[in-house]
Amino acid sequence: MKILIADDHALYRDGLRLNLNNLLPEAQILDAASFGQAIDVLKNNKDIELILLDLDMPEMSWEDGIKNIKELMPDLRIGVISALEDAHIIKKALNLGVCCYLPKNINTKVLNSALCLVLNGGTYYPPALINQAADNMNLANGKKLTARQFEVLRYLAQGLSNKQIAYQMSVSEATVKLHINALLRAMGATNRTQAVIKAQKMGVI
Amino acid sequence: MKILIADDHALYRDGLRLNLNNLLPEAQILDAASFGQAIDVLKNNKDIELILLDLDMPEMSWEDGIKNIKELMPDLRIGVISALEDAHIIKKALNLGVCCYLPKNINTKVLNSALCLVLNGGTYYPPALINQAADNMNLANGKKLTARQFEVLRYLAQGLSNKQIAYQMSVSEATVKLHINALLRAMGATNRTQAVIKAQKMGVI
DNA sequence: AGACGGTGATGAAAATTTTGATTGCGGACG
DNA sequence: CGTCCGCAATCAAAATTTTCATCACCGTCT
Repeated sequence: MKILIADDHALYRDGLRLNLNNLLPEAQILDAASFGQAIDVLKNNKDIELILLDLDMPEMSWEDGIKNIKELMPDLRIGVISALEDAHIIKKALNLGVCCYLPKNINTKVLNSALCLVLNGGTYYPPALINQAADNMNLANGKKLTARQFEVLRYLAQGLSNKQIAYQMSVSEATVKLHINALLRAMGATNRTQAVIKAQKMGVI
Repeated sequence: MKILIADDHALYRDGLRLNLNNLLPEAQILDAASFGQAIDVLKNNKDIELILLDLDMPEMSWEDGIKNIKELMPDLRIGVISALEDAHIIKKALNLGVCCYLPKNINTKVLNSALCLVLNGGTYYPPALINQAADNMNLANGKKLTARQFEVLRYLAQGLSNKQIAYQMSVSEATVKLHINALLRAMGATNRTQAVIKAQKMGVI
């Protein structure tokens, strides 16, 4: 497995590389110090499966960076590891399709669990972010979605099936169904498509 | 049944009223000459079931007019009868939730068929508009949606079930299923929610 | 003018898969 | 103790897929 680390701080890259070598001894770790460099590396290594990306790097905005990477390799999984923790930025990154957002000050244990999840095709977002987004939904009768329900809603908004959502969240399909049932009722929707449309109209996804 | 005609041309209102009286002898027809007047009439007649609305009227923009009416009576069915035939305007009106768009120069026979449809809870849009919108979708491999498939897609985008779409389009559920199967395949989607999301990303709904 | 083929729309049926609703249970946490 | 999350099971409904059929329309060919 090939992984690319993109961060402009050499020492941080070294630390993350060491960490990854422990988690995946057989993985090949490449690195880049800027968006431009990352794109060059990707051009020359089409078999890279995951990029771990800082947002605060030179040569272009992080949004353009992500868009250019997506354009170059639409199926590449992009994980963000960033000191930027502004909720607006995180939300924007999620909407651009990154599969995880890891704050740089995350503790190593949580980091490793999140990395394992992501390395196995899953996703990770900081719980505080999910909680806040769920809280931002104005539902009738004072109803609220829990963080997990909101996560499921975000997957529904990508058109995933219950099976696919279960896989992404590493839970059983039965659990996903319970979350879906609950969020449909809270949102006053009768099916998943309606729930997604309502959430879009509320501006939460 | 109560119907409100909103048009600033008195003679047009008279003509439409006569026409409606023929179609529905027992209906009660009210009228208004502006958006403001229409809103006043609606406030005083909560049992109005359908409003037939010109877009080019005084006192506010047609968009604000529709939004204000929707706010006042969310379940009221709004039909547009307008000389404005710009595709952009028609699309905007549809997206604001009007249930039909009738050009003023429509021939009386087609008008009456369309009115019958709408009076029975259905919807009507000029075929040329639907064809154009369908053609605007950039699908892979030169694929295109037919006008009917696109109509079904628009209903999917409102979160309707197959049964509900069949009812709206006055066709059988079997027919709807066929259209859905065809549009899913043309769009490369595996389920209706994905199809809606893809269409949204293409900017066609 | 008529035949023919292709396309789109309609309708039906059947099978399979997915979804949604409901109920019950156990553990963790505040 | 209540809520949330996880899991399972059952059932009904809906969705998806596939196949078959008919009809109308249009363009092409004879």
